[in-house]
Amino acid sequence: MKDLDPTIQSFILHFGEMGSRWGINRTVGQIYALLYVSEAPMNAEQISDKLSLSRSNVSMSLKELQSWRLVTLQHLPGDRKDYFSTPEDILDIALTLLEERRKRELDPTLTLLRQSLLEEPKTDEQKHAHKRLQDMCGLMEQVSDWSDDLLRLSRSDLELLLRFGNKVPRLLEMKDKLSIMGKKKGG
Amino acid sequence: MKDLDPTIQSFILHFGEMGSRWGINRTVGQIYALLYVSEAPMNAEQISDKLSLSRSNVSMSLKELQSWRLVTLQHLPGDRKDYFSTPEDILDIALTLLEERRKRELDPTLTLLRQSLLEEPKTDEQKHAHKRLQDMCGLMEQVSDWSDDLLRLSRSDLELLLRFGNKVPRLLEMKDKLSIMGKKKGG
DNA sequence: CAGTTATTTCAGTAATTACTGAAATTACCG
DNA sequence: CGGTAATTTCAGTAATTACTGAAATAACTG
Repeated sequence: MKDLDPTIQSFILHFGEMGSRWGINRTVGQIYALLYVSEAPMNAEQISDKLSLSRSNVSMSLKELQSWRLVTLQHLPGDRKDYFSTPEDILDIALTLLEERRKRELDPTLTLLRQSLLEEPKTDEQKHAHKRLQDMCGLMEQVSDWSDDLLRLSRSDLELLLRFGNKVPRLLEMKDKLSIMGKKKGG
Repeated sequence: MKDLDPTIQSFILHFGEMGSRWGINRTVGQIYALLYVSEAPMNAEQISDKLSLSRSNVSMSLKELQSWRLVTLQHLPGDRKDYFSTPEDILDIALTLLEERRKRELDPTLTLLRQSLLEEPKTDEQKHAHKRLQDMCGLMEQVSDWSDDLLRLSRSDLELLLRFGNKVPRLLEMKDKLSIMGKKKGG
């Protein structure tokens, strides 16, 4: 890891270590962190140089980051190399992460649950399991719908919602008094 | 995997496969799935028998699930073995998951970011990185605060909030008209 | 279209993580 | 206490995942 400011270096190392908890590997995490703090876009050679990784490893990791839509590719005038950077806006990044994680961590299970629930439970064991799967499916659908809504929100609404924080419960209290929304289930 | 209903079996296998995406391993995922659909609590021997896992592997995996607070230990009258089950309420489970994931996936990074931000940026490179870390830290704090609030919500408010789903944006629109909350930043 | 530069693929290897059986420990019981 | 039943630990091994260098492919250039 060459010529890196100590603070930046520890940030990169941290992302590498956290990678496994976030479902990416060390290299992918480090590359992301490097691109995230870098002012200018970087090409694969620069990355493999800075982080002392093989060129091929960098290539594969960048592919992985692209599959997460966490980095963008661009070209610099008069240069044939691919240059990579991360989106500017941290909210964009967070939403992308939300969407991708839902796609990878929630959707496959939701699909399986829906399919399993088509089976008619016969024995007591099956009936109990069926109920449990229903519970899980119901909650996952609500979470999934919620994240859909979040992803559709305008930038300003999103910022508002985030800033609200702990005031959301109070908003809920208002609901009764105002009955702006009907009594139907959301979804 | 003995004597298991095909639907239950595919649910268990699915959880095993998803495990790696969720930050747990196959065995841990399978054990959780088995306990989740089982009506009665199970002891380690029963689990290792059902899933064809070594007794020691089951022991370690149950420890892992306990560290996530996703299973509860209990004793049956006249039986010295430990029996395990999952909480009944799927919302409880989801909140536990939220809390534990925040603890493991967010908190360590937040700590590092806060510490890094104490450093005074000197060079241009440092200044840019500093700003990026600030952005990330700010968003993570908001997300962290949000999840705090969620965890503190009463059961009924939580159910309401979940059911709301896509109506949250509409709630936000109300805000201006009603100006119940002041103009200060939340947090 | 031959030469050059950049990227990707992939087989082999390194590193890490998961799993097992045996031994140690703990907890209970008379 | 000594004996038994249960759980945990841990060293060794298996399985998986990550990484590398070499070769293949693709993309441009004159």
